Amino acid sequence: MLMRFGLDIAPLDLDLTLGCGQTFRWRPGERGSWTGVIDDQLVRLSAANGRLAVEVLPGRRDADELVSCYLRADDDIDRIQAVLAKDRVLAPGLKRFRGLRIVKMDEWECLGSYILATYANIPRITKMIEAVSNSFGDRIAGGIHAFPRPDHLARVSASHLRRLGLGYRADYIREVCAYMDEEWLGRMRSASYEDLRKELVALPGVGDKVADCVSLFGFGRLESFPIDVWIERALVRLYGQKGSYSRLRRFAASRFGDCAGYAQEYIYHNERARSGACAFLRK
DNA sequence: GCCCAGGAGTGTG
DNA sequence: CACACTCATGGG
Repeated sequence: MLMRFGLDIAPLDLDLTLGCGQTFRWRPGERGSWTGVIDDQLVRLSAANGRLAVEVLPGRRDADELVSCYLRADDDIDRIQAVLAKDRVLAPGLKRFRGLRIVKMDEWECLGSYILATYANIPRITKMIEAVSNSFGDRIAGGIHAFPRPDHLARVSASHLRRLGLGYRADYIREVCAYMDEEWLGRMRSASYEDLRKELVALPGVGDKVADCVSLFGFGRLESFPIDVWIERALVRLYGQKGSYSRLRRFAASRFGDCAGYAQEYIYHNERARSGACAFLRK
């Protein structure tokens, strides 16, 4: 049963939020709409006279909360922007990113997705996630499938996963699948950011960067600051900062505090826009 | 063909 | 701590 409803989530820019690399399952449609998967639901989002128009299939009782939570409707964007406006480097470009929301993905889907994301570009990551979902995820509607559950994926052979184009990531994700369970996930949800991070880094195929992405987009820790090649370049260019991951991480923590996650996204999108890496930012 | 990618693991100095 | 090397492969 298709559900339709409206939400008041402002400010919100769907292109910035869904289009360039936080999450990999959204596709742009007509008139600025986006279609994607949240957990076990197919969702279409579009802006309609000041509100967010939502369509959900197959639809479930708490669909409105599902979408609100995913887009972090409760984040105080004004406060975050005010905090980051004190940074002389970030201040001039801040308003442009007001509608960018950090998403809150399912924890396992985020972890699995970012293990696949290592040393690949966004088009390829999108393709890998599509392939494992279509092959091993529960069917939602039409040809759309949820991200596969870990217990299911753990039973798939490594060679099968390699055939889907995962390369060396196939072994990592299988090992992590076998380790996943609700007890661990529950413990991590209530852990401190530093403890969560340590546990994540201990997983095979998870290093500093993936652990920070999963902390941020999966477990909702806004103090997390993932450093990939784009951020590394930007920190040199904007702040003259370079060095090891842990050194750059400390710099970000002291400079951006509990808004580090949003600062990271602003810097990431700005850096990619400069080089024309993301079509939605070129306008 | 070339270069790069939301890197991680391992070994060495 | 810093490097150096390997891993596997598609996209631009």
